[in-house]
Amino acid sequence: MRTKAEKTTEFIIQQVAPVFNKNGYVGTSLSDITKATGLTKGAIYGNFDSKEHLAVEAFNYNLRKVVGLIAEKINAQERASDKLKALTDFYRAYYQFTNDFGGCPVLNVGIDSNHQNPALKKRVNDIIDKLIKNIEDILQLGIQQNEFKKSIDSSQYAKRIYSIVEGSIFTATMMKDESHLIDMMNFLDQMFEIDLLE
Amino acid sequence: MRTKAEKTTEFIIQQVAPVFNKNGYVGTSLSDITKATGLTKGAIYGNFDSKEHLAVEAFNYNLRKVVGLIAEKINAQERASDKLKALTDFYRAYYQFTNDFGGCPVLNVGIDSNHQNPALKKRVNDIIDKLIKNIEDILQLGIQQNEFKKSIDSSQYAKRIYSIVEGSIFTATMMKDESHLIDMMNFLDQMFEIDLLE
DNA sequence: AAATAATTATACCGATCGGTATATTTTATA
DNA sequence: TATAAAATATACCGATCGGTATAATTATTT
Repeated sequence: MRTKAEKTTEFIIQQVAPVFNKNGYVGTSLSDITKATGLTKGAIYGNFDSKEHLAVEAFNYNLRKVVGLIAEKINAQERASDKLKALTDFYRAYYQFTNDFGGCPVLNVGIDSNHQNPALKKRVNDIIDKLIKNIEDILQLGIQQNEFKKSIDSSQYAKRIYSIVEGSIFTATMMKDESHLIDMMNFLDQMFEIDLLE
Repeated sequence: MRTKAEKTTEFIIQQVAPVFNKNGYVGTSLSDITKATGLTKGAIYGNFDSKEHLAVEAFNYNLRKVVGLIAEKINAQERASDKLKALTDFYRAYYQFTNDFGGCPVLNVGIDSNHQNPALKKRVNDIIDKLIKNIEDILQLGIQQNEFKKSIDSSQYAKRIYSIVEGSIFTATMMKDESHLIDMMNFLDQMFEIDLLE
C-alpha cells in the first residue's frame, strides 16, 4: 500500500517534469515548482532534499516516458529490419508526443546541463550511450540473422543513426515543423535499405 | 577614429560571449559578466541597457565568428561540389573551433532560448533559415551548372544536410569526441556523391 | 476515538538577482 | 593645461533566489 507521501512525491515529479524540460535547471525556480504543484516549499522539501535531486527525478520521469515507449515498440518486433522500422515510426510521431512536455529531454537537458550541472550531464551521457547501444544491438542482431550485411560497422553506424535522429528533432523543434522530422525518418528508412540489406 | 566606449563595448561582448554560450541566458548572472570583464555593473550598463541586449550581441558575436568563417571557405570555391566539400571540411574542424567558446551557438542558444527568451529565439530561427538557404543555393547552383541531378529537391535536401550537421555536432559535443563529427562529415561526402552527382 | 507519527504550511534566513542614482575618474575638447 | 564631457565605480534598491526551523495540519496506528 502506497503512503500519502509516496503519491505526493510522484505527483510533484509529474507536475514539475515538463517545467524543468522547458525551462532548464537554472531556469526553473522554486516558485515555478510551487506554482506548478500548488504546494508550498515545505511540502517540496519534505519530499526532496534539494532542487537538484528533483531535477534529476524530473529528467528520469520524462525519459521513462520516451524510452519506455520506444523500447516497447522495438521489442514488439522480431526481425531487426522491423525493429528499425519501429524506431523510425516512433520518431515520426515524436514531435507531437514530446511537444506536450517541452520537447526531447535528451536534447534539452544535454545542452542545458553541459557546462552547468555535472550530475544531470552524467545522467544524459549514460542515456545517450544506452540509446546508441540499443541501436547497435539491433544492427548486430540483423547481422546474426543474415538480414544485414556483415560488413556493417555496427558501432559506427548506430552513432550515425542517433546523430541523424537527434539532429532531425532539433531542426523540427526549432522550425516548429514535424513534417521535417517525418521526412528525415523516410530518409533513414531509405538509407537502411541501401546500406544494410543483403 | 573609435572612441573609448566603442572599444569597451566590443571588449565586453568578446569577454562575455563564451560565458553566455556556455551557461545560457538565465545561467549567466551580472556577477558572471563583471567577473569575465573585470568591469563593474556601472560600466556594463553604461554600454548596454539590459542583460538581454548584451546576450543578443554576444550571440551575434559568436555567430559572426562561425558564419563568417564558413562563408569565407564556401565563397572561395567556384564549383558547387567544391562548396559542399568546403562545408564538410569546415564542420570537420568545428569541434575544436567552437570548443574554445563553449560549442555551437545555434544549438546552445536554440535550445536555451526555446521556451524562455523569444527575442533570442527569433534570432536563432532567422539564422537557421539563412544557413539552410545558403545550402539550398549551393544545390541550385550545382543543378544550374549541370553538376548535380536536376531531380534534387534542393529545399528538402538542404534541410536534411542541416539536420545531419547539427545532430552530429550535438552527439560529438555530448560524447566529447570530435572523431564522430569527422566521421559524419565523411558520411555526408559519400551521400553527396551518391545523391547529387550526374 | 485518542495518541502518535508523518506530512504540509508559514515565516523566515542570508545571499544573490537585475537594475539604477550618483559620485568619481578618465577621456576628449578647447 | 584647464575645462567640459564621457565613461566607470560605488553604493544602494526591491525582488527573488534556494533552503530551513518550526508550527499547524493531516494520516496512520493503537
